[in-house]
Amino acid sequence: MGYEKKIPVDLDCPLRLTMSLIEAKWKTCMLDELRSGKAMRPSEIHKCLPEATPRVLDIQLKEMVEDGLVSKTIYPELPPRSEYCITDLGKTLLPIIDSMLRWGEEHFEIFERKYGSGCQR
Amino acid sequence: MGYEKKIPVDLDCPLRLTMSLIEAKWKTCMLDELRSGKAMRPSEIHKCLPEATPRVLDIQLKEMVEDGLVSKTIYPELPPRSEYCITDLGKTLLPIIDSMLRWGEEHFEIFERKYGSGCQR
DNA sequence: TCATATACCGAATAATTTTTCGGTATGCGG
DNA sequence: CCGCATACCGAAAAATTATTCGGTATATGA
Repeated sequence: MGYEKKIPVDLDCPLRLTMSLIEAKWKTCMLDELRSGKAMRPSEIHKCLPEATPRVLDIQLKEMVEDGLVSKTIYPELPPRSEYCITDLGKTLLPIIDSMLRWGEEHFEIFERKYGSGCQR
Repeated sequence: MGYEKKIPVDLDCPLRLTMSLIEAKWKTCMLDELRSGKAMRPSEIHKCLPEATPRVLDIQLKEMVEDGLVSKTIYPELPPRSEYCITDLGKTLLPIIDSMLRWGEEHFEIFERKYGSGCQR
């Protein structure tokens, strides 16, 4: 009897499914950086998101490649070079990301209410 | 020298800010259940989301109350009764949730690609 | 009297996610 | 030859989230 792959039952919900693809800490930010369609090298992406460690970007990019949201091209050069590019499927997430971006801009006061306004920005 | 409240620097990004409010496992689902504006008791909410433990719904509802996304009314009765209701601020998140819901419905095949299709639904 | 239902909370445990650190490999500039 | 930059990966540690379990309290109905 073959091994039956179990799916986490809670993903049997369109909302949870969508969330599961983008809820990692930096995925939406990376998709936003890649939105223009221009290919980007990992080091470039990291420059745009300096708060993130390169390791976590690496891991989350890999997951997004597996999910088909991003494509990866490896150039057999030395020093190594690779590029990531948002896919057509990934682009279908951009409206969601747009609305989250706009919401965050319009409701920044929540941020201040939660953490005080004498903040180190 | 007073104690300076530190904000997580990465929330200095509208996208991360929005995500931080909704990325907990069941928040979007609960907001979706509450979308009509009808007040709901915790036990009712749990009936709609049976995969979740009551404890985690309780914790995440409390956070959403703190963030102003949901309001809570306690009726001083016995056995205890309380009701949660989406706020105007919470309703401003519904377009985002709508688009995530639609995306999940339209891309269910990802779910099958990831976990196989002989699934126990 | 006793189990049931209600909402909620604390604490321990488990699971998941992120960080940190060290290592692979090699071409280039000093 | 040395150090730097590049991309990446494994493994341990830390941090965050979720689960499990037990307990509060009291009205209701069997």
